[in-house]
Amino acid sequence: MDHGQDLKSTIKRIAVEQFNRNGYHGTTIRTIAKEAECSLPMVYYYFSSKKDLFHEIIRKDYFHILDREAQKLKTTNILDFYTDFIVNVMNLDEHDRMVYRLGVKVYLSFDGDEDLLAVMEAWEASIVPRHYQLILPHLKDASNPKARVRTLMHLLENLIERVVVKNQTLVEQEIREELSIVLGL
Amino acid sequence: MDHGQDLKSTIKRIAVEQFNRNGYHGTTIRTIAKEAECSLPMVYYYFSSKKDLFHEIIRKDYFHILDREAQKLKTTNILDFYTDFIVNVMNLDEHDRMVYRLGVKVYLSFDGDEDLLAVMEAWEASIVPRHYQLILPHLKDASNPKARVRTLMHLLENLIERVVVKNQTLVEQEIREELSIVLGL
DNA sequence: GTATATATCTAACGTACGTTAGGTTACAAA
DNA sequence: TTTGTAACCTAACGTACGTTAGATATATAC
Repeated sequence: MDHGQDLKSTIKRIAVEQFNRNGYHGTTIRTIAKEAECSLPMVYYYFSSKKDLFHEIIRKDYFHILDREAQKLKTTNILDFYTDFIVNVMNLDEHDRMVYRLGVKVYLSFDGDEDLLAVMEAWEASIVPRHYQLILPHLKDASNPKARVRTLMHLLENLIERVVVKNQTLVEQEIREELSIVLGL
Repeated sequence: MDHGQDLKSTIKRIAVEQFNRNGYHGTTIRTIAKEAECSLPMVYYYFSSKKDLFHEIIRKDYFHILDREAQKLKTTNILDFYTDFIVNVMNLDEHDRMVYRLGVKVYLSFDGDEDLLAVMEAWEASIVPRHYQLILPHLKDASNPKARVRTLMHLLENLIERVVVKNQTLVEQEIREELSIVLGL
């Protein structure tokens, strides 16, 4: 009971860093243990396998971030809503951005397995109709509203990727301009 | 001299498939050799190392596809120009799409090393001003033309990713709609 | 017919991997 | 004071990795 859960979260924190830097196959239990300053079997004391460690990061931490960020937002103005979303993601601390990046990597099937991908695609399938419901009412007088929603989702995906994957810093005003163009506001 | 360069390109073809499916670290010389139906050292006969094999795929084949696709396009109409670009990428054969996907993976720093990434960023830095030169003259009467170019590049990046990374089939008319919204045409 | 070069192989090197067996502390409960 | 258990360790297992040494076959050149 020296450290207890302390060490578990240290291990996970280091694992996130290494999975990010070197990918799943490029990361080894040994280097995780070394950087976490514990012995190798301690990783197995807290996680049943390497795969389990990776899965816990995605299934728990990644989706926790998604849920948390979704609940932060107020639906007053549609343009503010999506601008805030991107800005909030940009303001995540470094660790959460790394978890997010790992999630995107799995989403693009660049890492992880079919199980994790299936979870993500189910999540996406549940969220897409919500975007339509949310946006369409605001687009009554714009042309081709469905294509605008589609374009918006594509743009958002790219902006998220720039922020969490390529670590770019975007300017709020520029984000707002781009969303505004797509929404036709 | 049984097969000669034949085997070299077979090895590279198989390598592209496996690097795509399992990533750089998840791919082994042994499984490449097995699937190429040759012995393990034959891979080293044609490529000096695993890293060299990966580098040749990106530096030669990926950039060859980029150049080829760029030269295919006619600059008559700006909307056709970018629509054709996406449609052409969608119509690449499976192997070329896999090479493209590998390139995107490197571009997102999900695989490869700093050397390869530097080459890509140099390429991107050279291409971005060309987009501005190409598009801006067509946007004289649209509002906020610079933001439109930026948005267009973000949208294009996402569409490319959907096609080559997520293997989605997009409908030409829908692509055109999205580009048209962003360009304000 | 011998020499040369290309294309292929079997076998092994040293290293590192994921994982586990089995032991040692330290502290709390009985 | 013994017992139990949570938190940690060293050491090793079997496997697989990237890479290389060294031999063989085949075909062309002289």
